[in-house]
Amino acid sequence: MPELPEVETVCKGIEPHIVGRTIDSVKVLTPKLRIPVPTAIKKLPGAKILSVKRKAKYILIELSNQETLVIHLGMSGRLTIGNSKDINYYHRSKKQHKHDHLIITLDNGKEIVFNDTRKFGLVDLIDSQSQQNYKFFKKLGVEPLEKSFSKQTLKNICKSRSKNIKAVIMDANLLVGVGNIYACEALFLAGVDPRKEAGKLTEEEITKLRKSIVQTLRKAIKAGGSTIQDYAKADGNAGYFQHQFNVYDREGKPCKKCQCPILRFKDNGRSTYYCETCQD
DNA sequence: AAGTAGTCCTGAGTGC
DNA sequence: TGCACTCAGGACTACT
Repeated sequence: MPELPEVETVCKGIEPHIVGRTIDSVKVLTPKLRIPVPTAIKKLPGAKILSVKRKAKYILIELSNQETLVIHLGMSGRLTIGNSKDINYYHRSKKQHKHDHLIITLDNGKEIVFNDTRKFGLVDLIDSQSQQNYKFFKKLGVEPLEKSFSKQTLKNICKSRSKNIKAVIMDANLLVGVGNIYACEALFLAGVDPRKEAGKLTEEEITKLRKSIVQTLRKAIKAGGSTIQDYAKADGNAGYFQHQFNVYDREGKPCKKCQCPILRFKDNGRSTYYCETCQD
């Protein structure tokens, strides 16, 4: 389940393989994902890849034809680089190929493969110049890894909000990139109760939480992105951060700080894991 | 404006 | 072994 660190890792992972290359062919295997894959995508052969960037959890592949390919991995999406000369890649099992939705072949024979079991992902093509006006970018909140994510910014986000703090930091219209896993982890690290009303956080809690969000995300990026089961690094190898969670998916297991059992409750259909003793 | 519920999808896990 | 059911989850839309 890709969150910001995973998306960042994918971008960094594919960048050296694709920047500077020219698109040879585009194969759309599944025309209907979260939104229909634009038909104009078939006109991309001949375009050169200029850069790979991340915006929130979106992957932006900027092309020489003034267009940008936008990819969101949704819940279960992967973006892998396959090499037509690599026997192991071509001998992937049928099961592994089953949810390939888009294959972009480059002039060096490498393939960018978008695979997404649950089809929550998105592939779109937008005008590079008017990116800011793209419907999915208009309402995006603050980037947690940019300087603009100051203590004051988080304070403003929380100010007079009655929703619980976890729901607030997970709201992409307020703060981007923090999904369920890292929200749980960051709140644990900050010692803040996930159920607490956002508007009632103290100065100290805001300070700690801002720091722990940044720390949690940076640590995960450094580790190459975390994984439960859906995520694989851009080169197709499984990620390796999954066993380092303090609270996520650890219901009933002892808290790593105080040994009390980790608790779980459901909030808006999302599981929230926390330690009652360490987070109050 | 802010908050909440429903929706999309498929594989894994669980209970009988 | 197999069937039926529940769950996971980002982020949208539609509703209160």
